[in-house]
Amino acid sequence: MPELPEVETVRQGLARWFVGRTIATAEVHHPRAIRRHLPGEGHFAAVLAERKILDVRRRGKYLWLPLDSGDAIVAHLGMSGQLLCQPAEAPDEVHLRVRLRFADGDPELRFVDQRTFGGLAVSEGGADLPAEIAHIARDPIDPDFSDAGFVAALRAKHTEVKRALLDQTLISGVGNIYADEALWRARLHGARLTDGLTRPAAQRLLGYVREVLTEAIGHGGTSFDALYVNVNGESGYFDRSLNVYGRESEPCRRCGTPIRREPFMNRSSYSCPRCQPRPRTRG
DNA sequence: CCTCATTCCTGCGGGC
DNA sequence: TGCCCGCAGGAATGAG
Repeated sequence: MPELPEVETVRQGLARWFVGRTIATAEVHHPRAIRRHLPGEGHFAAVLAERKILDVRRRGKYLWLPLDSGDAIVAHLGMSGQLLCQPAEAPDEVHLRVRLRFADGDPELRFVDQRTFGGLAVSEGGADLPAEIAHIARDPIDPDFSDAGFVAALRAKHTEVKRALLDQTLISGVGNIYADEALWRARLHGARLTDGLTRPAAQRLLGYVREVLTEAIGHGGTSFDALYVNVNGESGYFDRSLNVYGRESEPCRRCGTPIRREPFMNRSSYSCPRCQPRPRTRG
């Protein structure tokens, strides 16, 4: 499940293989993959032809590729999206959605996405920061992220702390896996209320979020199967370092208490019943 | 303005 | 053996 560390790993791979190269053609194999590009397939292909990729940038889980036209390709991997660096002779993947061929030949860039939650779009004039993702907050790895601003905004909200961590307009890049891991490190249950956190507690939590994301980047991200891979099709190995996510009934690595799984927003939350007691009031 | 439930999608695996 | 159903989940959307 691509969260910030996985997307950052992909960004680094894309930068290595595609910066400075000129797109020859763009092929759309599935319309849903560019549903956020409102002008449609023909326009998508037309504005990308003969454009040079200048950089690969990231905010949270979004990537964008500034072009020499001043536009940018915006990409989100969703649940199962992959951006792959492939030789032209490699057989098409079953879920190949978009292919970019380059003027200088191999390798080509393929967007492959089984569940089609992800997609690509061209942002007009979006090279600096696409307007489509301007509402996404900076992520905690961004040097311009404001710790004090985050702490204040978090405590100003009236919601559960895990919901807040998943709110990409408050802090970006955190998904279900890293939210659970950061809350475990902070010894906080995700149902704790944001306006009940002290300033130091909020700052500590942010520190753990940043810590777990940074460690995961160092491991090339997390993967449970072959669905998430870097541009070379390789899986990360941070999953070996997870302390709670996916570890229901296994012993907490701090206290040995079996990890519990609870329903949360049509998915699951994992936590230690002893290290992270449920708040007394409210769900 | 704010919070929160719903919806999109497909493959896998458990249960019967 | 094969079918059905639950589950995985990021973010846009609309309801309240």
